[in-house]
Amino acid sequence: MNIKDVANCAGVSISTVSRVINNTAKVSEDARKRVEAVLKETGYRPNSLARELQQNKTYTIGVLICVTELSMSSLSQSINAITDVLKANNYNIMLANSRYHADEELSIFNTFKEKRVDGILYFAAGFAKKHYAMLKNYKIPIVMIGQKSNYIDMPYVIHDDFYAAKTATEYLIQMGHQDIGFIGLPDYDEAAGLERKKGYKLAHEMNNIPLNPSRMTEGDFSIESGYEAMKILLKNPDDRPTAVFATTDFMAIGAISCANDMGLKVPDDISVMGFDDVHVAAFYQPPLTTIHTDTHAVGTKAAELLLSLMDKENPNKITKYVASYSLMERGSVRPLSSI
Amino acid sequence: MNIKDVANCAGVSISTVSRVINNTAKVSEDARKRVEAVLKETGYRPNSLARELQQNKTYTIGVLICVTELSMSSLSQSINAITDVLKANNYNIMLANSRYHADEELSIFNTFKEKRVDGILYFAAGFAKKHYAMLKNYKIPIVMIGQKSNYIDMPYVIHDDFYAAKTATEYLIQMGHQDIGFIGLPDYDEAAGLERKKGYKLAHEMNNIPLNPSRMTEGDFSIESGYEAMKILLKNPDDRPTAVFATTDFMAIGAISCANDMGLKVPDDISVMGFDDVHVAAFYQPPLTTIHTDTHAVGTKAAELLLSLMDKENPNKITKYVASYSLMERGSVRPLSSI
DNA sequence: TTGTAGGCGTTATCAT
DNA sequence: ATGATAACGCCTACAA
Repeated sequence: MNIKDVANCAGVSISTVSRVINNTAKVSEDARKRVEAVLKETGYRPNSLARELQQNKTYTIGVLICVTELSMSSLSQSINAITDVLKANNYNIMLANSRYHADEELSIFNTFKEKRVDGILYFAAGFAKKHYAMLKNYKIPIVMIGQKSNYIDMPYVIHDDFYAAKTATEYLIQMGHQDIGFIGLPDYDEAAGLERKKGYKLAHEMNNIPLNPSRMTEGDFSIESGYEAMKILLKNPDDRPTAVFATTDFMAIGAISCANDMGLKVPDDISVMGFDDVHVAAFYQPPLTTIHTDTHAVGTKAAELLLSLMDKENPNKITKYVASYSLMERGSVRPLSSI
Repeated sequence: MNIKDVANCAGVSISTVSRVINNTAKVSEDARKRVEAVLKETGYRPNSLARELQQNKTYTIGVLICVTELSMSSLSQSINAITDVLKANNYNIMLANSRYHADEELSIFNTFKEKRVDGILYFAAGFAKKHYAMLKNYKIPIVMIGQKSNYIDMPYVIHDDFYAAKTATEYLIQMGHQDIGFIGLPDYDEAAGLERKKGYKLAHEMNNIPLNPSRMTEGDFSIESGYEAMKILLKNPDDRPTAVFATTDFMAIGAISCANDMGLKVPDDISVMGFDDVHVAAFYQPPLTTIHTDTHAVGTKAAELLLSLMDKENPNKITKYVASYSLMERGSVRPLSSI
């Protein structure tokens, strides 16, 4: 069933059918009625491929994420926001997940190019030279989310992971903690891994607290990994940190769970600070003290930014946006009484 | 930049270029080299739209979800599994969210048709007559996930929400509870809403426990809604249930949080049972006793089923799959000592 | 107001 | 082994 069939059934030319469908020109009442009748009866839907091919516009946005477990990340909220903005502007979403594999990512960028998506929302994590070679001549508008690139100037929407992590660490210091364990993420995740680690380090430096490498552990976003990292930090009963900064709430939850299993109460025996402010954070026992990041705003801004980038009529474009964050004081951190 | 340009640059015909790209026929060593050089140099990527138009096949699967908040649902894991299976088979994903609006859903089905997706994964929730009218002549293969339809025979992959909820309720009864509060979901969500409620009711009936309407409340998936529902159930200090069955873990978490705020310990003062076994469940305080559903398997099965449905060579098709579930005894339910 | 015909970028079918 | 050419289904001048 194509436009030609519809035209035949209605006894008009394909142009007339097209005009009825797209309201692109005057059509006589009589012809319009006949066409609409056929349309209704047959349930005909125009073939987007043909239309998009001829108009060179797909009304599709590629969304590239790179996570191992969607439910373990705070992406869901951003994606939710994105679907809203794009839907409101009649765009569709093509979703792809690279799972942290750089090669996979490049292949996805190729697919997006072949599919002729109109724009790309790129939840980056680890922007390598490989990417640079591929993307420097990439014609499709891209907005990076969650990370900026040192190799290439590209519009982005990010959290201030560095300062937020510094703020979190300084908060612990202000609360009297000098021996602060760290549960980080691999460096190949530049934002959540590298930047937050840097923030932790700088806070120490600026407060003249020497960094203790044995206090720095690493997880992989999962609750379990937070649990295991905490195990290491608590291994020696005579030499334990008084506080722990876990760079994601889920790892913080794992850490607290581990502390409990080892007979330690949070925050009485040890303080734990998270990062993200996921939904459960406020309802955990104890309620998690954490950094609240505005993931919803990030999704919304990124989608809006991309849309404006794609709009050739509009030359004034904001191309960088850093989302706000705030520290949520709840129940998992307590001041260290200086004895 | 199109295939013609490449042909010109390489000094061959477009047919030859096509043959090189698709490895579809013999090409002389000489010509192949020249074409490949141009391909590499220009970074040319064939236009999928043109190819798909001509082959009438898009290698794209539409995934339709209907949630208000992606992060509050257990969908993420299924989607993760789906992306894996489809990626392994070279399919792309077009993601759309109806947010429980039936009209929106119909519009999405139309979009999928226009976009000529090869198949659809449909996370249904509330299949209405409207849908029936639209889908009975819908030519694209669809697999429903999480719900089956009473109106139309359609392949599906589901959890056994009814029996699982019955099992959960009966477990509470076996533990000596006779007064069991209920935090459900709206009936328009047939699986998570209606079916789980039915299971709760049947368990009562079969154990000759009268149903108390004032014990039945309703949430909306969110933690907050679980908290509010629990508030109602605990309103009267002289008339409280001894256990509560919350039909999602997140609502259970909200409920426990509320109990804590009202000075009640779980499970000592009141037992709480969840449903889903989300990641945090095992690490909550207390660890949640809940129904574990195999969301990953559901995603995998659904994708595989759809793929086999789309394969016209293969006539033997399984079209229904009910995923396994299990009861996870953890720490939020305790036996009621019969005094 | 309506219809004809060319073109969007491919692949596939023919000849050569 | 290679190249011309007709589809695929639509939109859009242009002509009538």
